[in-house]
Amino acid sequence: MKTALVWFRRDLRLADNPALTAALEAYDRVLPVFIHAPDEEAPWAPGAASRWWLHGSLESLGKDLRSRGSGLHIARGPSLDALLRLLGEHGATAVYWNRLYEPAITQRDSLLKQTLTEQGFEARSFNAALLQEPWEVQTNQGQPYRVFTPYWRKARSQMQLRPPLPKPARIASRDHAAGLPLDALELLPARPWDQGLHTRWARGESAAEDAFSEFIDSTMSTYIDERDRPDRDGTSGLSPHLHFGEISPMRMAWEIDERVRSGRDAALSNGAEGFLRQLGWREFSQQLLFHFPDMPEKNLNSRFDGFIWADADPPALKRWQRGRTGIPIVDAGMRELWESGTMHNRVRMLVASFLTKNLRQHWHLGERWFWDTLVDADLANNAQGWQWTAGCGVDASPYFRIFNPVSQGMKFDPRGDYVRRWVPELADVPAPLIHRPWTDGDLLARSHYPAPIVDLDSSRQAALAAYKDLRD
DNA sequence: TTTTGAGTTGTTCGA
DNA sequence: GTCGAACAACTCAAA
Repeated sequence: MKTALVWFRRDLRLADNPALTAALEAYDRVLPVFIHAPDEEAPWAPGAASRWWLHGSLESLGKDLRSRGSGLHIARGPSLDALLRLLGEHGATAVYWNRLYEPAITQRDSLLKQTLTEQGFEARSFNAALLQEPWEVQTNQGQPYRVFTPYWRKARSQMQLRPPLPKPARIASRDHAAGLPLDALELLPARPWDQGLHTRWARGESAAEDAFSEFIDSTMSTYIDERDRPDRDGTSGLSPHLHFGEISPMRMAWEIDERVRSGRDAALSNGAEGFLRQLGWREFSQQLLFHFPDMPEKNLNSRFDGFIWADADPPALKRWQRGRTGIPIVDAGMRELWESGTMHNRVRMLVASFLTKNLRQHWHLGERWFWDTLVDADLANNAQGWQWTAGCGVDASPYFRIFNPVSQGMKFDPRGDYVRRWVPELADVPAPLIHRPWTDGDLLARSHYPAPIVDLDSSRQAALAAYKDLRD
């Protein structure tokens, strides 16, 4: 009897899982394993919201595996030690896994692969997380792309879709009972702050599949018009599912393509293209991080190394974090984040612009906060997004692009429904004033909502001046 | 090698 | 209210 370990990481699913399928084809029995080793991802060990999600996702995967005659063996790192121990204990001769692309992880994995191979084990890795891997999309000069549009043109033109691998019906397995109980990983918060997360999210593969069906069936045809509207359910809500690999992007692209072909509907097809483009951004960011591993820490555009940020302002930072800046749409977003572990994409840009440009606090501060509070926290997306907003990315927002949260609010949340939902103090404020309640002093006093932490006009001017200095 | 066209998401001002 | 221009200059990527 030949046995292989299948090492689950951020591919917490049974469908379209290349490592799992390959191991089942090549071996008589498999042992599904998860190894908890946050230290190995330092300094970007998963944040609190991300750990919360991981707990639910692992629970769900364990259940799905058990229903197929197997189970998930949970262990603690170091990863190599745990793998070697399990190989020995179960007389296994191989480890199969799906690749990740963050610098700390690729470094660990290649070392680990080398060691396993030297010791006579078979070590094989697969692509399960991306439509195309970071080295597969190159300029004609063989360089990585730094600008999204040409990247996407190239990626789109050479993209090969394939049908998703089916979920294995039965998984012939080694006994897995000796593993740790999931609770031993202590992924859940000590203080129960996670009620809002439970309300908003269902975790695990079948929840991901439900969310995807819902998107394809009812959201995709209006995606182009609605995805920018925080007051509507116009986005897919799939980012945390994608981050943890509860559903594969290849399967999504394949099924979307099938639906578009059968539909022959322009709105549907536009929505599909728009959504694929967002998947493209995800891959673009992964690719940037792979080729520029300093991206979470260092300005991609080194000229920004000389930029003068405002002095650190902990009270202002705190008010930003807790949604007490006095700018309604910024506070709505920050409270949505705190309570539900997510924030609408457009509002992410607004709060980031506000922190880095109006408050001129370093983008690292926002990056860290998002890292700890987002259930979809993803090293590549997060770093890329913050650098883009701050203007220090290579393909970045021009310095003079400073979002005005009032006009953005009126444009994308015209009735103020989004603000009212997350900032109950403003529930009774009529639409014309809801994005600038400070312009009516009596109303502001009655509402017990704070006055703005900065003047939007003058802070904008100051930011423009600071960026102009950098240029000169 | 040189040239050329283009670059996620905006705001303000003045006609 | 609507529209175009200015806000800058630079770098990327392909021809």
